[in-house]
Amino acid sequence: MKDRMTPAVRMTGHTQRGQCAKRMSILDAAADVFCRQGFAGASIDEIAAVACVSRQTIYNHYREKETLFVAVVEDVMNRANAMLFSVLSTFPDRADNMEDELTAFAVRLNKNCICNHDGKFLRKLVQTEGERYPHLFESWRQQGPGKLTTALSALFARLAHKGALTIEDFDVAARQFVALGNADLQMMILLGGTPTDEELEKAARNAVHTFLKAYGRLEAEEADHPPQLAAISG
Amino acid sequence: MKDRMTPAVRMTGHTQRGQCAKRMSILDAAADVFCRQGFAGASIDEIAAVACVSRQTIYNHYREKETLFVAVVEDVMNRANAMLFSVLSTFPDRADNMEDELTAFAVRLNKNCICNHDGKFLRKLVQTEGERYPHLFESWRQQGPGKLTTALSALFARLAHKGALTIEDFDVAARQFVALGNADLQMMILLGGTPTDEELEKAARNAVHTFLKAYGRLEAEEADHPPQLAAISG
DNA sequence: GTAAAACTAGACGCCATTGTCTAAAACGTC
DNA sequence: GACGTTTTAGACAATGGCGTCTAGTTTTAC
Repeated sequence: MKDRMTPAVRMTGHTQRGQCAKRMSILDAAADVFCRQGFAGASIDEIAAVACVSRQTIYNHYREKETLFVAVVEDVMNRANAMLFSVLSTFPDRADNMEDELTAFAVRLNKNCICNHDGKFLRKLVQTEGERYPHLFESWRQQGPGKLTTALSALFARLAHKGALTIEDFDVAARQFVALGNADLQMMILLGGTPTDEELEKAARNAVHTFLKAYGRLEAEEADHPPQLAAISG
Repeated sequence: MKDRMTPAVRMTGHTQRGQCAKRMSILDAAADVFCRQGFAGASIDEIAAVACVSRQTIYNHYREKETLFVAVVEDVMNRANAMLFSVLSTFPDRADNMEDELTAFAVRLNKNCICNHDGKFLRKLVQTEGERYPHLFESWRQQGPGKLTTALSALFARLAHKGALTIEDFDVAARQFVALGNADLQMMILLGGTPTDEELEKAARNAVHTFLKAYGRLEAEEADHPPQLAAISG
């Protein structure tokens, strides 16, 4: 009696018809309203209005407000995890032109996983309703930020083994990479704003520049010098 | 339901008497409930119960729910700003033992300004109600994180002029210092947890270690070399 | 001690919201 | 065209919170 149907899968660009479209419309509208008003402040009527759907339709699909909320969170979580996985697969694996490639990766990560719609939604909801639904966001914590750190850590280890980086603790470096990438955007992230492409680019460049000063093998112009930074870390 | 029936006591530990005590008790209780439930989810009755005060007393002091909310936010903001100012005044100004002193400062900053009660409250409320009360949190944005970055930037500039650091952009370095300091605590901060002293110490040490690898003058063992990092920045 | 001020407890009207119910309408399929 | 399903609009009771009011009690001030 729970849900005999598989959760709705969104096919972008192709407008689906029928009840499936209704379900997605409701989910999107509910995500919008829940994000703006929080769980307590969101009203079913407003969600129905935004979704261009009768209130009763919402109650037909999702038994009550809480069921709808859980469905919305899981839907957004799935999208966000898929996007994170996709972005992680573009991590540079070559040692040449490290600075530019890492910068481009940081831009992708910030733009598509952290500053995008779903990222803002999840961060906001985790803070506001995280205590009330611990089980709900636990999987996000593990599959979202947890996976990000673990995966980045492994990727940095690979780069270090290739000799492109000099890293003592890969987990710490992974967290610091993410933190540095957000350093210039923290305020905007907190206020829910969306950075421009220029701001994303600049933030990533600042972050990678500092990251490589701390962890990078000096390349190109310092090729004649022995790597000084290795002396510190070693 | 909730077992928070003891009247709230201010930081001093000295229970004041009279209406002033009531006002503070109400402010503390309201901060607690607003933080947990958000503005919409918080009920005056619960605040009254937590404050051990009649509901009517709240309406006597603060005309309506919104007035109370604004008073609470301003109260917490004032405390947080005073604390931030106090911590900033302990920034190290000597170049010797830079790593330990910066680490201790980072611990103080994280412990007393970012991970403490007021810091969590403000971050949460800014995210949830920031859009609804832009004017209210604008001053926080300027006097809180804004002041932090500006002040840290100036302090780093002073250290750089003394030759203790090699920094190109002081504002960027200030933001990165804060970001690195939070790198290991991000998850806990997001979930509203409170780090232990050991975690604070370790996070600060990791942060400063990396910060000095990127910006620090190489000391002691590299004293004979001219500063190599300046070659990159220049 | 007394008077004013503050506090309490409870009841009250008002309004918004939730979730149910019903009858009508739209939709798709055969 | 007939039929079953889905959607719609509106009415409906029930709940709960906000803000007011009142009557009675406590605290403070003089």
